[in-house]
Amino acid sequence: MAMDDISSALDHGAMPDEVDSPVKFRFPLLLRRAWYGLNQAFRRRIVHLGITPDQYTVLRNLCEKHTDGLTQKDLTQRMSSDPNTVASLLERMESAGLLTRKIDDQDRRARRIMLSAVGKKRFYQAQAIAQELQVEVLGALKGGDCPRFMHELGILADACREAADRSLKGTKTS
Amino acid sequence: MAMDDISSALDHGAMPDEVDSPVKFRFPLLLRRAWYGLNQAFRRRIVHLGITPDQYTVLRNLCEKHTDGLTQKDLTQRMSSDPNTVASLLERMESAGLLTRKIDDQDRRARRIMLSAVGKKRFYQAQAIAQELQVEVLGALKGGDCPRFMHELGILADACREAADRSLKGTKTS
DNA sequence: ATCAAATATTACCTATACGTAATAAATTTC
DNA sequence: GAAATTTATTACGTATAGGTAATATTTGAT
Repeated sequence: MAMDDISSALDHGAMPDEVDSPVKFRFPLLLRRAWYGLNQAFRRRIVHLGITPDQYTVLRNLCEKHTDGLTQKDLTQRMSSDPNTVASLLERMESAGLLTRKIDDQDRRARRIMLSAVGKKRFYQAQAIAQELQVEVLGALKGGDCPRFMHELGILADACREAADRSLKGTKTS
Repeated sequence: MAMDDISSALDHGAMPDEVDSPVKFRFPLLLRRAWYGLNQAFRRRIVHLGITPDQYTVLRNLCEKHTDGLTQKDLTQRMSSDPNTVASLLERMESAGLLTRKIDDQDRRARRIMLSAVGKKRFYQAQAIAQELQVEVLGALKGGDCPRFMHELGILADACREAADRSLKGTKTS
């Protein structure tokens, strides 16, 4: 099956190495595998808390901003997410009693999200699990490599976001 | 807002550095940002072809195996995906005329997936766009860093998958 | 050969991701 | 200061992620 991966990369003649390298080194494939793997691992480990990985992300953002809460727009940006997704996510979390939503005093279009006591408790429970998982996963990397790797991943993450933004208005790189 | 990121990381006292480092260096956040950004960029660039990023992944896997096609299980593994997801994905793609599904001769439980002419054409159209995008994104990294980075990402991706598999049977790292 | 265990897929369910359009409130413009 | 524009959110639709259970087959043990 390793043979499979290699040979499968050789069947289109004239492409630049960066994009037609063996499967093991293709950025989108590795990213997908890492993201889905990490997500699935975390989902399975916190299912008993009654929350999902995305809900944890909301809780974390709210806990880190223990000031006056956040608006949905704030959350959308912090989560690299979408207003629609965040809206329905928060709706479910409100029903579950993890948070409350009230009209913002300054801007009555916006809704200010506030963590509930239950939400805060669930967050701390899940955070311990999240940290265990991170230690486990990052342990696969040699210690010294980690900071540099994260720095580079950050650069690529920004490049991806920018590519997405560029792709909105008829750009298309042409 | 950069200030925000830094300060927000400092509000829980006694946690190991690897997991409570500034937002800019947290693995799950960066991974999420990169994955969603890349996906969104690609989705926006191929929407005119009538396919989605995941459908492209299917087409690519089928094109790389131009032998006798693949079963749904094969595809599931190659895409780091799930049988349920793959089933409905293929259902839509079959309706769209991108591929055909027929009962496998050797194993009548399995379905063998074959690319159609339209599917192959769409793949090559999308592949050109995918390669442009990759060059664009990977260009953000200094040339020499790329292979090492991909190697490390591969290690982490494997670690994530293994963590997910471990998390299935009551393990939980304890 | 026959029955039990393993396996590929489907059916059904909930949670996202994200596009488009509608709504309502804030901001800008003339 | 009312009208046009921008902006935060909701409503609705399609695609994907993935859990559980049912179905059909194949494999393995007796």
